[in-house]
Amino acid sequence: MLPHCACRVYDGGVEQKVVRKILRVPMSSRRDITVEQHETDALSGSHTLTAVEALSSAVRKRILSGEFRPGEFLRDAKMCEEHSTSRHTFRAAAQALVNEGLLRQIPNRGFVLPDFGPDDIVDITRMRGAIEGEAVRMIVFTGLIPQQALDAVKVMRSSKLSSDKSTLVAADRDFHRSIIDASGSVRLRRMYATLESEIELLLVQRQDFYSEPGEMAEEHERLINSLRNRHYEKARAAFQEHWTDLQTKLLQHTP
Amino acid sequence: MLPHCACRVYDGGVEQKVVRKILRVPMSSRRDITVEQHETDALSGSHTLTAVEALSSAVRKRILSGEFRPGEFLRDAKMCEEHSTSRHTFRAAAQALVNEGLLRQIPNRGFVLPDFGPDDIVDITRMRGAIEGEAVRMIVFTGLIPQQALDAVKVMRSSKLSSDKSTLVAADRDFHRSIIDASGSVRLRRMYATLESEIELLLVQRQDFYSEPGEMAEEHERLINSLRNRHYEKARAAFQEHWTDLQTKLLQHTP
DNA sequence: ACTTTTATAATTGTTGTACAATTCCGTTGC
DNA sequence: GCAACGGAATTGTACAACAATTATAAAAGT
Repeated sequence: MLPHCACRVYDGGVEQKVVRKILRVPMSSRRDITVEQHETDALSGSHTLTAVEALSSAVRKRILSGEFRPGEFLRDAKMCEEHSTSRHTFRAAAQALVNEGLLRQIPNRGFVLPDFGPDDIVDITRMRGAIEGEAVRMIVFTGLIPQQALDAVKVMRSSKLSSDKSTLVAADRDFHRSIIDASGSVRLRRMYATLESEIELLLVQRQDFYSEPGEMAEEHERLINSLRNRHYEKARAAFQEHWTDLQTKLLQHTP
Repeated sequence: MLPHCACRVYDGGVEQKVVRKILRVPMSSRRDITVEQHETDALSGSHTLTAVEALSSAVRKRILSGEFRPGEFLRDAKMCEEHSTSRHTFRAAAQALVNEGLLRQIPNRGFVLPDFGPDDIVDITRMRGAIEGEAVRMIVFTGLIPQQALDAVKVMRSSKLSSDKSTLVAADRDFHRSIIDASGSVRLRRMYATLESEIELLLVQRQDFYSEPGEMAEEHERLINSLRNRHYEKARAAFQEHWTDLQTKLLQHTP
């Protein structure tokens, strides 16, 4: 094991007095500021990374890269060594991923990669309908189409068939995430985040198939148009079809 | 600090060989059985309690009893002493409660009771509409009204005004929880669980007001009837009114 | 040969302790 | 009054140890 300080993850830890200077804020009121600040960015996450947060991000990446097979256990001895952290930190990080749906915890057996069955695919799609459907309702109500969604479609449209698949994956993710963000609901966003993770893991486990760029762009343009028309039932139906399409594809790819 | 063994929470830990005998299962296939079993009851929670689970339950109770004020910090030194556990265990338990919405974690400041503002009340209500609305859709579709919901209404109906308030609170909770359960979606249930916690905490923080039993029974009977008619839009509207009523009451009680 | 028992090893869950980093809080100085 | 300083309190992390459970493999029984 490395010496004490080499393991530390803290890097940009700003000292208190410096912060005080930067913010130009009197001593007395500083406490309230930090509280408020942290309460707001509890989800936007702009504070200096905790070791647990850094680790859970790292493990999340490994999981979503498809490094582990469904049903595989994440042995904490191995994990701790690979990320050079303590077991407690790993367990905290893993627990966070459990709440995200990327891991399951089995008492006395450890953390294991979920093995999604057809039921899960249906369940996730249904859940997505409830969550994203609410966001769609809000957008239809306000009439404000998020710029990021339009940008994502542009990316799809300008992508060649030969272009990197990850670009398309990211565009699709950005599109739907912007729909959720537009709802302005922190809880909607939080809940969708877990769904998004699960869906991404599903795609990875199921060989990450994706439609051809042109088709994909067309499909999402249709969704945008359904939002523009500001008719909730129709918009909802359009999105529903989109979700169900994915569900069908996923179910067909079931081993 | 108490001696080692006095702190242990393990109590009903069944020995492996005994289990094997009870289940009458050959050695070779046992592994698969436990895995499946745990995968299914990951949410129903029928395994022997972990120290972390026991602790988080205990702390959840304390929080929902209104013992702590909004904005109050749960100092881990105090908590560990009061529950005679290690700091690691407390932190794991607290993190679980963070994911449930009953606590917030502020880096380097600890775990704090959330202080819900009007925005949160609106957000929670909206979220509830999305989640419970989906369950309502499913019930309308299948036409199966959960027995527990009917039982809960009976309890409300037979309650006197003088009866214990907690009975009514429980009945209301059971009613809505059974609606969710009837959807048969594990994810819907998991997400509703956090909402339920937040709502319960809100009610506690806002003095736990509740309607008069008769009125409450009537209101829920109306909901049941809307489900019986099997018209989604109307049922959804009925439930929406119910949720909005609560929202209004909560907003009025804002300090 | 197949299952059951037994013993042993590997892994998880929990605790205690130590320490670095950060935040809190009272004091001093201006 | 407000800013800067310094010690005390608190959190975050690491390391080590051990109890409890599970996994694995060898021995025994049928």
